[in-house]
Amino acid sequence: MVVDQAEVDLLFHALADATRRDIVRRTMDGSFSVSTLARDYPMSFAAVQKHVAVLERAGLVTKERRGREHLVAGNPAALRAAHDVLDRLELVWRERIARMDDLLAADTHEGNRP
Amino acid sequence: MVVDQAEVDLLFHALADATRRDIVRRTMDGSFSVSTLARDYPMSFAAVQKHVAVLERAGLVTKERRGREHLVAGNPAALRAAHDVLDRLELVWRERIARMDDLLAADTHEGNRP
DNA sequence: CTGATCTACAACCATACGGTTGTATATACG
DNA sequence: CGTATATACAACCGTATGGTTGTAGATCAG
Repeated sequence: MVVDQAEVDLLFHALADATRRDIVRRTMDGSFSVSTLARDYPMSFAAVQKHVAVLERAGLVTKERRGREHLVAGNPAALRAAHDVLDRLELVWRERIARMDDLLAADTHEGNRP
Repeated sequence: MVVDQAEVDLLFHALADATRRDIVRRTMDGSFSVSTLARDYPMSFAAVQKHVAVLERAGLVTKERRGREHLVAGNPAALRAAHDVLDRLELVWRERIARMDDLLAADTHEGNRP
């Protein structure tokens, strides 16, 4: 499951803004119209609209039209994808620690054998 | 353990670039001088220097001077912090699913009691 | 139909970003 | 010493970002 670097760029870029993270948090708990979301932020409707567009481009939310309003819903899979990228970065570190542990264990072993 | 939103912004912004993510990955496995890192990317030394500065500002790497070269080392704690932010976003979703499960279970329960 | 609401989109603006080149400083080597 | 290496930093440039306002198209209520 190799992820395209450009998509990861979009993912993390989308998460690098407090307003957008808040929108993600809220939409993970259900669907909200863009104007409902916009009401809670100290900026224009158009600005929130742009934030939603950034989140949509990153795959973090999806929009579904219902009547005249567009419901924004969070996409847990995208969050999981970001998670996985971080896991792979951490993995390198974990493996390094494991190797160090192995070396220490080997040393101890040799130390026990005179 | 409340994290400052501005710091989280820096964290995710730093991770929103493939070159920077690669530097993080490499430095999680040990220390590298800036020029050693720079050799592997198709850009100037100064550009890589800037990337390292962004990572440092986000706390993802630390620099330690050794002689004339500055060794860049990854900081697993920052990676963990990013992880935790994602966990909290996911948590909302998990709780929602749990609530839905509870409702379903309650329905089933009532259905079993005539 | 009229009016109010929700959304989309364009134009604009200030600032930040990612890259470049050039210059300066500290350290190692011979 | 002089020279090469490693880094830092400033200035510059094109483009993207995050915000604004304004205009226009759908849709619902009366």
